Amino acid sequence: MNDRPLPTKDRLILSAATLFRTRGYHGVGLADLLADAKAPKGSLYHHFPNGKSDLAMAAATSASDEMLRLIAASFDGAESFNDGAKTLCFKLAKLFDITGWDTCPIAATLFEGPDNEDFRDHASHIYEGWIAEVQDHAARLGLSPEEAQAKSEHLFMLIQGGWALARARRSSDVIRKMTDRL
Amino acid sequence: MNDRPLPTKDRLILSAATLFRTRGYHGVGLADLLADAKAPKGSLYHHFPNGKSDLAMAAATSASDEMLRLIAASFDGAESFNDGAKTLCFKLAKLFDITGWDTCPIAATLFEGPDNEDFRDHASHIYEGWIAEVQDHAARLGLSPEEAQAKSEHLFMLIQGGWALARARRSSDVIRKMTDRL
DNA sequence: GCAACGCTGGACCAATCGGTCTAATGCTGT
DNA sequence: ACAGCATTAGACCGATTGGTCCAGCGTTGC
Repeated sequence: MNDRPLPTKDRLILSAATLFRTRGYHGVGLADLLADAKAPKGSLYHHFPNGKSDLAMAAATSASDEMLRLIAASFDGAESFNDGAKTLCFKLAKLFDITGWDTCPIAATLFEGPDNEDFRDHASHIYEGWIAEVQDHAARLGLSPEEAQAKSEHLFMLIQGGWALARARRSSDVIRKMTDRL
Repeated sequence: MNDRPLPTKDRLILSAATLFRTRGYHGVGLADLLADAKAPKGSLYHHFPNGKSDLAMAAATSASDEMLRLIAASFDGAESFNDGAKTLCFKLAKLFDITGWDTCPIAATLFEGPDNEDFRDHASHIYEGWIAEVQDHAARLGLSPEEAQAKSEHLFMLIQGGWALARARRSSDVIRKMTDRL
């Protein structure tokens, strides 16, 4: 599935991010993972000594970074909070159409994983990172600290829930229509 | 875990609903399931000829029914849409505290399951059922059809997303605070 | 040229997976 | 009491799971 030139470690992370996102942590076996990344088992345990769980952590981080880039790209040229929020929603709707009806990568990878403390902490940390990123932009665009926090959390919840509904409907319309209610 | 007097079939559904909700479809093995329900394997395949997947469907339906009852109970005595929505949020926050940081039972059971068409359809059907139930109450409370639909979808997304954030934070506060923004 | 080392390839493992099958055990109506 | 059917109990199965281990490959520095 992925380009051969990429280093093995990156191929593993990329495959893991994709597969976990679509089928959840427990839904993906090492066999699927290694076939998709075109890597042998030895490489996995060389780069990720703790195997599947280490890889899941890395995949979640990678997915989170992509999300942070998307947030930055949406708010950087924005003239108001609502402006940036709308752009973000449209970008996410497009992403939804491309990747196709997957879950939130963090939830699929970390929440469905072993009910490990590390997993939950990492997921929490990533979510707070997204909210903090939006919050910073909100503050920069003139909102009071309280307003900034409330609005970023609100946006997070709407997107998270909208994504779930969009998945059930196999249509990104709700994510786009969401912008009317901001 | 469950009361012995309950018939085996019901015990199976109850255990399945609980376990799938907390650890996801693939995260639960038949062994865990049968141990929790105190039922032998033969009973499972007698009541649910297709095994795990049949049971997951039934568990999702059961969880959905509970949700529908919760919605009805919240809106029945409500004097306005926002009134009912607030009550629902408070009830859900309490439920969240009791059950403790689980995912949406439908998502955990059906979305993480085999990427079967039946599973996705059932999940979609259940979600639309929740929205339709809220929508009916909204219409009854005087909202126009368009407003009723928009507001019920909006509420669904907020709750779904709020639940996810609450889970990451291990705190139902966001669900309660959500009511300020309706 | 050669030693050292990062990395790969895959054979192998015990444990667990979901599922099948059959014998025994209720419980029912007659 | 007996027949007939619904349910239970669990031994058993092949496939797959995540994980270990080591021999060999290829590149690098000397």
